Amino acid sequence: MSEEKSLNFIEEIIEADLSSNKCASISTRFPPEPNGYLHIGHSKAICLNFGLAAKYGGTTNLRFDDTNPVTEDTEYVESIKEDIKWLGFNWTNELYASDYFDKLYAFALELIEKDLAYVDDSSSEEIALLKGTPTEPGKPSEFRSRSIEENRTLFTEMKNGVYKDGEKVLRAKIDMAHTNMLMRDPIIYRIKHAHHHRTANKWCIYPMYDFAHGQSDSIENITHSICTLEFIPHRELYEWFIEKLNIFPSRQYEMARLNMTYTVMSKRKLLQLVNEGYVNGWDDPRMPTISGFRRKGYTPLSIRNFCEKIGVARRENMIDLSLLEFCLREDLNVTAKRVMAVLDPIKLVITNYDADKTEELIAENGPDETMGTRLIPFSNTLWIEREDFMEVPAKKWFRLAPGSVVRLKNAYIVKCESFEKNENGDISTIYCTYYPESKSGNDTSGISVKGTIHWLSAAHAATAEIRLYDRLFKVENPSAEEGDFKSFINPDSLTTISSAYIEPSLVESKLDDRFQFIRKGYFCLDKDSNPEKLVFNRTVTLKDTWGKIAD
RNA sequence: UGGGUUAUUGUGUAAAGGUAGCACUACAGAUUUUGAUUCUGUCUGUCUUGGUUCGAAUCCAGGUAACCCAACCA
Repeated sequence: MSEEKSLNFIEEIIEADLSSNKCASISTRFPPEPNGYLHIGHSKAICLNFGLAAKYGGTTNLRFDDTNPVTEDTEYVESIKEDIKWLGFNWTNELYASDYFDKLYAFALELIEKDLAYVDDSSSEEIALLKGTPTEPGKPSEFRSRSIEENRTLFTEMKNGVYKDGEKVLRAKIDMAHTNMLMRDPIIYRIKHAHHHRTANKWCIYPMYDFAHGQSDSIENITHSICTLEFIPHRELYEWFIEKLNIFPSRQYEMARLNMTYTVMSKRKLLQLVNEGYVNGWDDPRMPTISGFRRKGYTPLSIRNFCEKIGVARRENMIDLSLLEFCLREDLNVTAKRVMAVLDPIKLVITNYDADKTEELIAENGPDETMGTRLIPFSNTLWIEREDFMEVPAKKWFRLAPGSVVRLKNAYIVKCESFEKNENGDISTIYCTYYPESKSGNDTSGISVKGTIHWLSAAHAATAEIRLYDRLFKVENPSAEEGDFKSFINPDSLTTISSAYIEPSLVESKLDDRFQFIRKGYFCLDKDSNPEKLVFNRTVTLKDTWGKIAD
């Protein structure tokens, strides 16, 4: 039974265009500005653009929208390329809006010759003033009626560096009374004596977004140019330039951007978090950046599945973080190697197990048998999780308590006989007896237990630093709250355990390995690790039904 | 108070005039050597008021609400 999956509105447009022969094949593009790191919102656009081309047999260009030299940098270009590749996509061409500066300059000249552009000497304040407001029409600048010759001369001089920043701009001549503010003679070129990351000092005039984006799409024969809702008003201008320049008719389609609970998505806010030290860089595992998710241990597949599940539509949305986490666990559950680690240790001594004895016990690496098994050392002195013992057991408690029995995962069933407290009243040691015939794999004891807990042999365990991450913000939508969004940062977004116990096999971990620390969550090695000190990041917790009951 | 866009369960997203479906979340139960996974089940929805129609989430008219637009940013 193959169930017909419904199309999103862009797929419907594409299928209509293809079947009506409006276009023979499709071309999309992903057009980031290299002024910051990519975040999970960008991955929606990436998956959509690349996914559409893959589905319909088209091409996808990676085009850097680098028309503003003062904010852009090659550091960002490199990170963006790395992130897209990591997500699993390959672009057809790597291009830059700056590749088209000569063509765009010629386009501007063409508009001047058609008397559709003019040089304005007004200051930005004067231009803003004459622009009017959404409810009042604008008024023409005194420079609007300059002759074509004069405009040509002045624009050439602008390009040749005769004028200082802000002294002159080139504007399209459209309609100062238009209801769309963007059509009120928009600025299309401005003077910036700035170093550009690719063209260096060749240019001192740079095209604005509106004069670069549509024409770049057109130059590349992009058929479906997908952007977010806030660009709806730009579409009219986008089409105006294409029409007046009589170039390939790319078409713009808008979709809602991704918003997610418990985080912020604007580059401005993310930059603040980095610059003001609320996080440790763009790839801090608490950041919603692709590099942050990668470092935290997310898999490319989980993010692609997430982008598939959230859909594409034109209404504002706020996606539950739990959907992303569901996609993550869904992937990790079948791929992560199962190992044991004790984050908050308490000593357990098995009084009837020979103190000099060590056994190698068999443990499965994962739920799938093809993942194989490994041997783990067992002895009479173990570390177990402090939270797995209760002096006075709660209702429905089926872990360790005085007189109760539990199974040690992959080992024996033990019975708690007694315990000791230290001078602070904290439990320091638990004493148990074990049932030799209850050995994992060939249990003939006939004892049934409700609880199974993880453990580590104290003599054999290695140590590591473990970083536990929680949501970055305390509130679902920090941007919508009154006041500074930074005041809603979760103070417990990072908990560092400087010395936790891990099973010996983990000392050989590699950066790409994914683990489930049994009963504790999914973890991965952090790049801060070195031969002296291993560092693990918690990628995501396991679902915790007991935690809810206990509350 | 100009223009544009949108409104389906707690959250997403389908239904192209004909059974309001799917996923996440939440809750309940079964299985479990991870209180995980897996399996089974349950709950809640068409912004509003009218109209057209045998029949409206869908078409029409009027409200309402949210978001976007007045950078030499993208």
